[in-house]
Amino acid sequence: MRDPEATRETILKKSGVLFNTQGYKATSISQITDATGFTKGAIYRHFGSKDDLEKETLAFLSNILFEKLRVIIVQEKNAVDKLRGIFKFFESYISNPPLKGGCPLLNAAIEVDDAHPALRKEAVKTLAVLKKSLVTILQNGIDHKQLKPDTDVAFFATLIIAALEGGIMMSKLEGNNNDIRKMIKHLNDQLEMIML
Amino acid sequence: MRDPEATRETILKKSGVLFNTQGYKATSISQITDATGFTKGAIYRHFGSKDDLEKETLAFLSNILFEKLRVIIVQEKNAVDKLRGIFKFFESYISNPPLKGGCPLLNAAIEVDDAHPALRKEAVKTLAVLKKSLVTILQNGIDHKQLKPDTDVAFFATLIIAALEGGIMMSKLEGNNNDIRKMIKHLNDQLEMIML
DNA sequence: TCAGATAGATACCGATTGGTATCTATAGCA
DNA sequence: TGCTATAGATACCAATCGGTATCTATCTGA
Repeated sequence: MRDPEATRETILKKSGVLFNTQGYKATSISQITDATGFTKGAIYRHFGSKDDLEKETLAFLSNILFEKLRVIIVQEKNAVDKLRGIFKFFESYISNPPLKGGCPLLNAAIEVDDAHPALRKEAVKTLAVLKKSLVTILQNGIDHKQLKPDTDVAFFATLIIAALEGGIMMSKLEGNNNDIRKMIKHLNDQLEMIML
Repeated sequence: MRDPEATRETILKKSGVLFNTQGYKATSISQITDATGFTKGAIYRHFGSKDDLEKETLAFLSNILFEKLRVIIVQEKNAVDKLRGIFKFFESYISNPPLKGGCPLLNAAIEVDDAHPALRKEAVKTLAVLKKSLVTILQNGIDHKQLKPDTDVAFFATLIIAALEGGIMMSKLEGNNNDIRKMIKHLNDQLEMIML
């Protein structure tokens, strides 16, 4: 009944919840052993160090979200609907969180400083991937005559991320959906303005 | 040469840097004793517990920023210039941070969960004060015929905070001013649109 | 079937955690 | 000047930290 692959995934899943809710440095290995039912021996067999586990967990969490986003992006036909779908997805962040603890990118970005180079690098990478995905969708929208050709795609991608992350922060702190909803409405309004 | 008031302030100042850069839970009392030169005895004389110190430090940091904002708000004559001044102030957050470690509200908001009720309450309070200040400026702008009377002040206040905090998060992670600048430009553009 | 490899448990390490009891030295007041 | 209150230092506490060495049990391939 031993399944190392499943063990690894269990550790990543449970660590994901703990790191994403309590913070990376504030979560101890013992909490992870309690949550998983595995011992330190098991954890340190699969991961070289706590830093290593933190980094891999962030990648794991990011991947979950990117997968969910990918489903939305693929199922919507045009750039405008893809973007609207992405906006809508983020509304669930408070009422029905896809991940406990909110956005892993936001959480990691705030926690990392110069003392956490590995985690920082992973967070920078995640942000870059997210930005690039949005830029690609926007550029496709321009290429397919759905969006105005003079649209500043880099700016719009930044606006989307900043508005959503800022909205998530506020809504999560206040414990209601009001602020994230306002930001999603704003993004939809801004999208209207660059539509052809 | 004993000055308990100064000791208290030294502890708050040094704790402020450590909490705001490394996080609250990730900062130990020993780091604070090292940074201040005082011993645990001194710290626990002035603060009941680490939780208490965390809460008081967040209030201390927020106060520093509100003081700086107040200067800007007072010296500018009308609502539009007050808002422009506030936007500009936030650009310094990355290149010349008024506080090491970025925005204390953002940092605390991300770190708190149900396990940190005291710190959470203080963060909620800070966000409420910030929101109210912006709403007041916007409403004054309407009353003095500088802003359109149908302006949604609550929405605009939320937009300002979310855009700035989101921009700070991105710029701090990427290590440059590009994203926060984009958000400030967006806010100035949006401000143009509600001006009379 | 059995040997080697590996997954995971156990037991331990020194260092550090938040916190406290106690002691000393200084400050302000009579 | 001397008494008292208090600021701050010292020394300690049990618990926990991240990490590792070792051992056992299970799995896999010959």
